[in-house]
Amino acid sequence: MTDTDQPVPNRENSDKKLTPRQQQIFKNRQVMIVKKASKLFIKKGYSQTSMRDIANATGINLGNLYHYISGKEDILCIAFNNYHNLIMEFVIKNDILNIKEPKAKLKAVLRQSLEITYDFRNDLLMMYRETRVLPRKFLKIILKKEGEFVKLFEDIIAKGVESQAFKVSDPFFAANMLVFQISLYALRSWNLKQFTREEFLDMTEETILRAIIPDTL
Amino acid sequence: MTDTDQPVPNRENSDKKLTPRQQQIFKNRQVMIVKKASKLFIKKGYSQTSMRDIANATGINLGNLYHYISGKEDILCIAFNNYHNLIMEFVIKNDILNIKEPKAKLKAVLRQSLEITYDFRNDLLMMYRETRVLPRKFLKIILKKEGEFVKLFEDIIAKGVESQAFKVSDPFFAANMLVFQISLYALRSWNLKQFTREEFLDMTEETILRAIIPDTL
DNA sequence: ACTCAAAACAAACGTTTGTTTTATTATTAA
DNA sequence: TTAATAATAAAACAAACGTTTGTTTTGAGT
Repeated sequence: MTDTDQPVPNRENSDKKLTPRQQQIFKNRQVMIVKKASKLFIKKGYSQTSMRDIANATGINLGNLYHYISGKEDILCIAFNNYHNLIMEFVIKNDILNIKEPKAKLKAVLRQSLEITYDFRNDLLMMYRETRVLPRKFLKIILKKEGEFVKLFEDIIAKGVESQAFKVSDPFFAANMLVFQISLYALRSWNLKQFTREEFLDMTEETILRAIIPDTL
Repeated sequence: MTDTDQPVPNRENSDKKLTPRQQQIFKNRQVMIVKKASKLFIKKGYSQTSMRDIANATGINLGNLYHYISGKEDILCIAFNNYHNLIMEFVIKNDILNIKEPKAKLKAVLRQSLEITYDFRNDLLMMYRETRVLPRKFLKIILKKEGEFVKLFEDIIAKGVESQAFKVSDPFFAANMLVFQISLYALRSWNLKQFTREEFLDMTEETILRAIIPDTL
């Protein structure tokens, strides 16, 4: 569904003569930086996180940070990319997509998406909040990936409508609403802490399905 | 339902001897500042909007801004307050709340909330994005108001469940999901521009109601 | 005409920002 | 070993930030 991983646009692929070992170290450091920085972005927000904060958190010297990333925006771009690859892979990797029966298929994909989104709620919240900071070129890539995620559900729903297993007035709208509902906890956890993870997932799944599958009482 | 308008905490009520006319001018200026600043916050984000930007947009001298507001955060607080008062008043002012029949009541309140939220989508988006910047003390006030908005729907749903007009597993959860669904367009308009306002409102209303009212096919 | 406080203004304050540079030390490859 | 490379710490950089200052202009009340 997705073509080969597109490189983050900002990065200058400075692949000068590096031994494999060096490349490995370089990559590991970069991953570490992005991971720690993401945590800070989640906790304090992108603008409120300084490069000096990131240097402290990673233990890497401020000036030396710029050997691994080309700038602050770069870190955010990579973080967005990582998360989106993650969620798409998780959902797609299992053969759920080959399930024939519409209801079972929808339920399976939905449940998996719900669980992942719940566990990565902080990352998702950051993405909703900080999208504005992304460079234009990179924003397009992210929105395209998001569109593919919606399309995944749209297709499932459309097929189900054909076979009269589902009933919705517009599969594209239904898919958008569904994807949005999936992110309920990420965006409103402050008002939903009273539920356990399983309680919450069950109720959310039920509510979402009732809008698509008839006779779901 | 809400007590008398709470003053924004940051503001020092410098009600020294001012003629009514002067007070009027002062208030008008303040409203104007908040309005223009909100537009900037919506367009560029709070952190990315400088006091100099606001000075330019309002035509008020940078230093002089501080005669009307006590700081940048103050503007954001007032903006949050204004929006929340607005949406709560709009929803409550009409006597919809006195409708007896659960379905009709839910539909009426829901429709009105949907329309307002659609029209103020930009403000709502800003609130979701910039909540983090709010001072703790003020955040509590806002969350309380939000809670009241959810409670409004929770009560309606709970009553409907009693009379078996509605069927949901948990009225509190249902109300939260409903309020969240209302903000669909605000948070995902970039993927929903193909629909007209009325198309969108109709579909959203239908989808929301199907999760609450049985036999809504 | 005089008074005085509010309003307006430009300039500057002190910080913090992202980023670059420098000089020194440690690590690694040939 | 030796020469290149990477890592460190510290300082420097220009730009931008929110806020305050000192001074001037304005306008209504006496």
